[in-house]
Amino acid sequence: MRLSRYFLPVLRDVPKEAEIASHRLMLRAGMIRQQASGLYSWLPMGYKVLMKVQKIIEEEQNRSGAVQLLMPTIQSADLWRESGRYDAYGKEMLRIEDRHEREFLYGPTNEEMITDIFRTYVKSYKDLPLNLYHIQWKFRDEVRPRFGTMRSREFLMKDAYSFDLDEAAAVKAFQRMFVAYLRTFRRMGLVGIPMRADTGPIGGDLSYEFHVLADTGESGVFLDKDLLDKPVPPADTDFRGDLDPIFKDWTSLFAATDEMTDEAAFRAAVPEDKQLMARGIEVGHIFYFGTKYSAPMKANVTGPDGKDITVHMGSYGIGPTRVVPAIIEAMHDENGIIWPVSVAPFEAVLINLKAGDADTDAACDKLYAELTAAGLDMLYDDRDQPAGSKFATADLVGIPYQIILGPRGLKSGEVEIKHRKTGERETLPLANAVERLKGLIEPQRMNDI
RNA sequence: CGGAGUAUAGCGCAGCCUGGUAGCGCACCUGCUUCGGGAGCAGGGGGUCGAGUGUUCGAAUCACUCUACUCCGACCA
Repeated sequence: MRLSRYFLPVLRDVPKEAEIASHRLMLRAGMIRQQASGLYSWLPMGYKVLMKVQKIIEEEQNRSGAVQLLMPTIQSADLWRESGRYDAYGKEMLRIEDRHEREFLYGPTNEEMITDIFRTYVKSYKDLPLNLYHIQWKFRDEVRPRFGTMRSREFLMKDAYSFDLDEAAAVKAFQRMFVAYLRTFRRMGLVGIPMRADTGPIGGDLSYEFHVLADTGESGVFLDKDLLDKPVPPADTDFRGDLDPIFKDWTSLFAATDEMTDEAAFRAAVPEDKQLMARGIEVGHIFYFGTKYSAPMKANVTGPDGKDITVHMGSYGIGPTRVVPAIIEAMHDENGIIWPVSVAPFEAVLINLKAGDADTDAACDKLYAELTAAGLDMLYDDRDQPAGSKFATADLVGIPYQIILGPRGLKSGEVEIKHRKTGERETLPLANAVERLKGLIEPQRMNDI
């Protein structure tokens, strides 16, 4: 993508409403624009990151055996009356009336709707286990939206719903999502730490939140440091096999939010040199809640003995529109964002130091074509701007690698590659640039870790 | 929902107290010179001063009402 033809409205000044780093940087890097309290447009650069995050989530959901579909944002109130939540949900739910004065709502979650779909089509125990998920916009009329898209009213959520014959099978479904989540966050360059959690208003028995450590996190968390370095289950993990050892391995180490434990309990349970008290951003939440919705909504299947069985359900959420700022909170410096390659809006930016100079333009155009042909997701800064301005923009928006070419390098046949994360620079022959950059980037895509 | 605050050009701000031609920096446009860390000079464009009502010869400025947004506290992917 040629930057001169792209839409990247970076800001030099910091908008005053932004309090935390990720919000400031998302505004400055031209990723989002606030349209009203808790409502955001995703500008091209931001949207591109969001789509990469979404793609990783989809790949890992699919890998674990979940099946993607798409449900509408607007739901009928009648469905929510069946579960009793229409009245229970309160003001957080945005209620809407259509022209015929029928009652609707903008979905804050989809348990009722997915249960309705399930009960309509699935009639036999032979069709289980089943896990259906979608990625769709949700609306929760938060009392106080804040921190940009970290806590917005309209937000994107991946929500998966599992259906099983009994609790033992449902726990297996829960563990599949548990493993999928470990891999999902890792692939985004994050350490997503599972923590025992309160089941809250959704109710149920078994619940883990996944947290990313960041100073600006909204939750206080207590954990065993060993969790930070734990390798996640590999891509060839057998999701149809027994995941209990993995689950036990991860959950045997202490990790809980301050809602579930206190410092004294933590101190007593964890050796002193392993204790870590920090703050965390909740980026995912998984629940097992049994027959809470299936019973009132009559989601039954026929068992082997011909009798009805009420299915056991779980729900599993990740908020991509929260994950994006969480990644920024975890990875930035005073110059801007530092994207991991796997979710970076572009993998590298080619900086033409003297746009308008015929020789430099020709060399850069050629290099850009070669880099693109090599399968790299490239941004090409071909604007007629001072070098310093281009470097500052590249640093701010956080592209992992800058490949820098100007008249000086052209004369000596050399280009420079700057690593955004470390600040390290290397000079190499122009002819080697494509292979070198490919070699740096490809292993970091983490498609099959 | 309680408490505090803000609203003037795309962004950041001054002007308001003490009413009298709406300003600064960045960004934008034109020209020339620059060109390896947010360039320089010269010229230029852009505003219902959040909205309404009132006071006044005259309101960004004073008064009242409303709205939007932000921050601090209890809930949530």
